[in-house]
Amino acid sequence: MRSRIIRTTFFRRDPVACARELVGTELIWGTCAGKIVETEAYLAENDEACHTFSRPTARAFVGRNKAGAAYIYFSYGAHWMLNVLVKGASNGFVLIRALQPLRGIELMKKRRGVNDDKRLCSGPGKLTEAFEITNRHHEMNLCVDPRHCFAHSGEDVDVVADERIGITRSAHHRWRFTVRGSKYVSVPVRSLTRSSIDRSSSL
DNA sequence: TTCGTGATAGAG
DNA sequence: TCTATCACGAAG
Repeated sequence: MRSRIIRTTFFRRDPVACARELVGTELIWGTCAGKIVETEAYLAENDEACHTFSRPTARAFVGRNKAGAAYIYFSYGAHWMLNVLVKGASNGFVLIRALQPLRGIELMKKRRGVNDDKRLCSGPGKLTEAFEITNRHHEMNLCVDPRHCFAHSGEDVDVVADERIGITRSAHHRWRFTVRGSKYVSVPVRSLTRSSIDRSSSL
């Protein structure tokens, strides 16, 4: 059987395209796995929300690592965030924001102290807790070890683009991608309100 | 809506 | 040393 593991070449493209296409694939981590239902793209250049904008360590990380490396950082004194390094025509990261749990669900419930499947991995800090992802995985190559990798699912998904959330700078880019209608996302996609129509049409 | 939490970076 | 700033989540 042909391996479903997503190889390095996948991450040698535009980070925004990568973020969109990672939606619907699987994240495999030890005995746990989940379908990626939400991602966000961050660009290493001209994107004030990206860590490379204000963190020398992030810029060094990009220079030092290959596409497909894990960029993991600690946020708000409580949560680990999982990103993948993308190095194509432009460099950047894809933040993994939410998963639909597929395997290892009992273990996830135990780690999270939560019973509702929909709340196990519905946020970037939640999924790292459910999968026990920490800084010990920082800089790990996610394209070689079948126990820590992304995998093609063969499933066709309907992807929606929307504005990134939880940031203040460069917030207008529609670089958040979700599975249309998924109940496993962190925050529901904004409905097309009057103000959002006005804003997108005035871009 | 508010608040805890700690790493990081830049200013003084 | 001090301070601001978070790509968050849970409780209220």
